[in-house]
Amino acid sequence: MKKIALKDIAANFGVSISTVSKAVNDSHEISKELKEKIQKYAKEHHYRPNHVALSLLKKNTKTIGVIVPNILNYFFTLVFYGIEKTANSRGYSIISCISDESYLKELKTVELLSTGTVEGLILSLSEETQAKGNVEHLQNLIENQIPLVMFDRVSEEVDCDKVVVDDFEAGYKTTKHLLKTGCKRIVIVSAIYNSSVGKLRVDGYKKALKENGVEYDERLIVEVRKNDDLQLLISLLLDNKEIDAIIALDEITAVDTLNILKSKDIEVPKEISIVGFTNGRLSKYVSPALTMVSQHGQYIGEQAANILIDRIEKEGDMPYTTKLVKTSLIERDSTKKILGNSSSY
Amino acid sequence: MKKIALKDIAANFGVSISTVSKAVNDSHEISKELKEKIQKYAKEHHYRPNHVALSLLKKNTKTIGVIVPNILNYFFTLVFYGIEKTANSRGYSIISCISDESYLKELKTVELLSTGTVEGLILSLSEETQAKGNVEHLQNLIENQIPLVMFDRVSEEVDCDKVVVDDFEAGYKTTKHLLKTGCKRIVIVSAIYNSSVGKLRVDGYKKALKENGVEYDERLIVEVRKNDDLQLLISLLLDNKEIDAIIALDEITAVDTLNILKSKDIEVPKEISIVGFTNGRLSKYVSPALTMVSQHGQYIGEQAANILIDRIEKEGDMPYTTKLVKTSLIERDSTKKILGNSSSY
DNA sequence: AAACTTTTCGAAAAGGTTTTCGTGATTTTT
DNA sequence: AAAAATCACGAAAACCTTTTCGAAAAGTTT
Repeated sequence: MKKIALKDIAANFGVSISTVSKAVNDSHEISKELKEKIQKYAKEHHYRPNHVALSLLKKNTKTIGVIVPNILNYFFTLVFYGIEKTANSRGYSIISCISDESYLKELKTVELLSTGTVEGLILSLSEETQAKGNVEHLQNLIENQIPLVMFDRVSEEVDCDKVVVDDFEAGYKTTKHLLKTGCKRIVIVSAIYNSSVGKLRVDGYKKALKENGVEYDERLIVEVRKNDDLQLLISLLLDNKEIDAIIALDEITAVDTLNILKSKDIEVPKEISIVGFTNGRLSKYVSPALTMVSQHGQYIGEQAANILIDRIEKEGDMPYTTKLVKTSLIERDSTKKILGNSSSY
Repeated sequence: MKKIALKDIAANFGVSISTVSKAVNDSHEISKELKEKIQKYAKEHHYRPNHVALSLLKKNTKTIGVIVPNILNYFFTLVFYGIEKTANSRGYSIISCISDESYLKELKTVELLSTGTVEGLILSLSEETQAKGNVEHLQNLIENQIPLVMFDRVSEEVDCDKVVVDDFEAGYKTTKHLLKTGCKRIVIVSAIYNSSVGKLRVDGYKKALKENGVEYDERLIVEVRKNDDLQLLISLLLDNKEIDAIIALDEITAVDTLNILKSKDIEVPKEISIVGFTNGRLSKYVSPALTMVSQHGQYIGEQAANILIDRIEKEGDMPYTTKLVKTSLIERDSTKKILGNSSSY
């Protein structure tokens, strides 16, 4: 039983295609008897209108594209989940691509999808794209009137809707919290030295230091590259700088750091506090459980999908918006408690 | 600058659509001068052939559908990653859906995609579908000649290609390993009481016990339901049954179990060994690091994608195959070492 | 100069669907 | 009985593209 089309049903009953189309759509224009015959036949043969033909006709595919740099990163998984959930509830399918942090794959995918396949695109920049700063492919998208929502790793140079974590505030808030618990020499360990995200967090960090009269020391910002030995970097750090807190800009680095400190018999948080970014699956289960900054990935995905679909469906052009999503500090056992009044901030 | 079609270019130059089509495709049928003019104009206006129209014409969408029950589960994320990677390298896009363990969503998605959108489908059954045992929607797929590859959570009643973990062997191998390290009273903690997967692992477990002359005790198989208190279950277990090993059928349960034992000051693995299924991101980072069964999720995804695309592209019908993927036991510190000769098995 | 070949382009079909409009045929109204 | 309205269906366009075939024009060979 091959896939069946209106044509086939029409041939079977010796009627026209239009008649069959109307019959299966239960139009009043077709007589009751004929409709029933055709509908019965259609059901028996599992007739379903061809989606591609419909897309071409209606000029909408009810599909949106999603490009994430790395699905194995829990944050992106969460965002993806959020996107899928709300897109689906609003009647859209999603066609998804993993750029794998590669500029070329991102480019190819954008080009592929911008040919009528999807009605809009949700994207977070690949690492390589961020490093290169080449966003022409996205600007073309805008020129071609294809709605685009960027999230998390966004570019100033692309004029579109954006959903970003308030990383500046997160850096500020986290640092302030550590200062309040009595820490003064706070290290930032970053594996995302290229990203806007990383820079914002450091800026927030600086602001908090300044506000509290702590001098900024460049040497406390350490950048971990792909094949660097974290163990070595941390050892060097511990040697002379008398640090009392470490902020890790991703979860794995946070956990690795914790394990390195433990292996050196450094007590956490008594001697050194640790805060990590991205509240993933690890932090809760290590001991001591890590205090983390949650970025609300699923919520970000939901927002991005809603904004995109709104733009797809609304007539006329609304101004582009940038949605700042605040982070939450999830206190666990790798940081000291704030004494006295528990003022919220 | 709206999206531009061949028609628009044709109108601009006062030539026919066919001519423009040939020109942009660099056909020898068109004179050099005209081709250059048209190509220049096309490039300037970012012309790209409409993918939907092409799909309709060529009767192929170069798209496959992927339905996973739960993307937040690391195993499925890995499979998904594997699928995306190989599908992409073979020129296919993937349209992905998360059934969220719901029968209805799985059904709706299958129906939606089986209307010409995708050329084939890769699917792992939702929990609810497995519990209900209702796989009619998948049988319809086969009837309609739409290639289907099921993985991990498969159904006997659906005649299609399959890629499954050798869960029987995994249960057998794991149990045998524990027995060799001297354990005798081995508990299985399962949160997937409905799945074929869970049953197979228990069967393998039984076989290993039998082979080694250890009596099977039904009370050592504990099923954890959604709102059950694992802490309580484990406490009850510890009370009278003198257990010396626990096999947890998912990673979270393994880590939770570890933490519960630690909170009771039970030494792992000295007093009780732990082995978990699914080698995810947690196991490596807890202490002691957990011995886990790796299912090679990415590999499974790659296999599934290759099998599907092979079937899509090959003419004629090949017989359906079921690919059994063996697991690997990744020994860490939550199990005792085997003394003497390190025989592989 | 006639016959043939090559060049250059257009018409039309095909893919599947919906929808508008038209046309007979039947039924209802005057 | 004539006029009007309703009914039941078909033809054709539209969505966009590629490709086959046909044809006119230009060029080349005898």
